[in-house]
Amino acid sequence: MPSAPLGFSQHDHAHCVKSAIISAEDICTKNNAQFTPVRRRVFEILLESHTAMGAYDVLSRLDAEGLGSKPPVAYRALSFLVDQGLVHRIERLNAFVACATPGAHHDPAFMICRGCGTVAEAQTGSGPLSQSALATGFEIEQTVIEAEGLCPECQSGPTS
Amino acid sequence: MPSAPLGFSQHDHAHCVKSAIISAEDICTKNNAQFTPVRRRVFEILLESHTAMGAYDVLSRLDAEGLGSKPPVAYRALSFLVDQGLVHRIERLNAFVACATPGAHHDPAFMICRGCGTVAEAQTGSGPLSQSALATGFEIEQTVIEAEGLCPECQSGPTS
DNA sequence: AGACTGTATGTTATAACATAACGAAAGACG
DNA sequence: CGTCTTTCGTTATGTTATAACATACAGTCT
Repeated sequence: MPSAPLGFSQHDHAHCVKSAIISAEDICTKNNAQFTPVRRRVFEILLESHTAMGAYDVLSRLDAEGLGSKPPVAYRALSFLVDQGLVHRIERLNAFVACATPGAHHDPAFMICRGCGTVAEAQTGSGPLSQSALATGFEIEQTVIEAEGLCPECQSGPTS
Repeated sequence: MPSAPLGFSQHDHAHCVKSAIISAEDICTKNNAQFTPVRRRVFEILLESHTAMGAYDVLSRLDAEGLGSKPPVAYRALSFLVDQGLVHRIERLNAFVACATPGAHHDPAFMICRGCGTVAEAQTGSGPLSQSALATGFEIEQTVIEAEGLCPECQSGPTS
C-alpha cells in the first residue's frame, strides 16, 4: 500500500491525510495556535477531497455536520489554516487546497488541470520575478504562481 | 506636461496612451475584431488610470459617460480586451490592467505594490513551472505569476 | 427592398465570493 | 472572582461575476 508522490500520480490517501493531521497538530502547538474542532475538520475536508474547494463548498460540508452554517465560520477557519501554512489559496480559482508539504516555509507554485480540477503543488526554483524585482528595487513579500492546463490523464481523455 | 509613474519609473503618459491605442487598432484589425466605442473607452480608461482597476470601477466610469451601467457591459469589454492581449487580469486583485507591451505574445508577470497599488508588468524568464510540468507531464496553457510587495517609493514612505 | 445572419449591446436577475460588526461562550491567569 | 484573550455564532451587507434573454445594427444574398 505504498506510493505517495502527490500531484498527478497515485498515493496512499489515508496515510497522507493522517500524517498531515499530525503535522498540523505539531505546527499549531509550536505556534501556540489552537487546532480547534472546526479548524481541524476544515483541514480534514480539504485533505480528503484532495482538490481545491471553494469556501462555500467547505461551508456546506460543515453545515451538513452541524459545525457551522454561516460564511464567516468557513472563512475564519480557512484564514487560520492559510496563516499556519497548512492550506494554500488558489487565486485563479478563488479556492483553497491543503498544503502538500506542511511545515516547510514555501512560496508554492501550482498546476491546475482544467479538465479534472486537480491541483498539484510544485516548488518554484528561484523566484522567476527576482530578477525583475532586483532591477527595479521592488521588494517581494509574497508570490502567486499558478499554471493552468491539462494533466496527463486529461490530455488523452475527457476534455479535448 | 509629462511624467506619471509607469511600472516604477517615469514616462510620458500622454504618449504611451496614444501609441497604445494605435497598437490596439492594428491588433484588432489584424484579428478581424471590432474596436467598438465601449471597448475603446474601457481600454482608454485603463490606460489613463495606469493602475489595476476593478470591473466595477471601470463600470462606474462608463456609467458616468453614458456608455453603459450594467455589469455585463464592463465584463464583456474587459473580456474582449483580455482576449486580444490588450489587457491583463490580475488574479490577486480581481482587477484589470492595460498591457504594457501590446502585440507581443507573452506570459506576463506582475509586481503589485501593496503600498500604492501600482502594478508593474515584467517578463518571466522561462516558465518557473516548466520543469515541474515536464516532470509530471502537465501541459501548461496559461500561467499566472504575480508578486506582491513594496515598490521602491513605498519602502521608505507611507506603508511601513 | 426584404429576408437572413452574425456580432455587439442592453437588461434583468442571480450566482458566487468575501467581510464588517457585534455579542456570547470558554479558557487562562492574576 | 474579575478580567483578558481567543474563538465562535449570527446578522447584515459588500463585492465580484455570469446566465439568460431581448434588441439593435451592419452586411449580404436574392
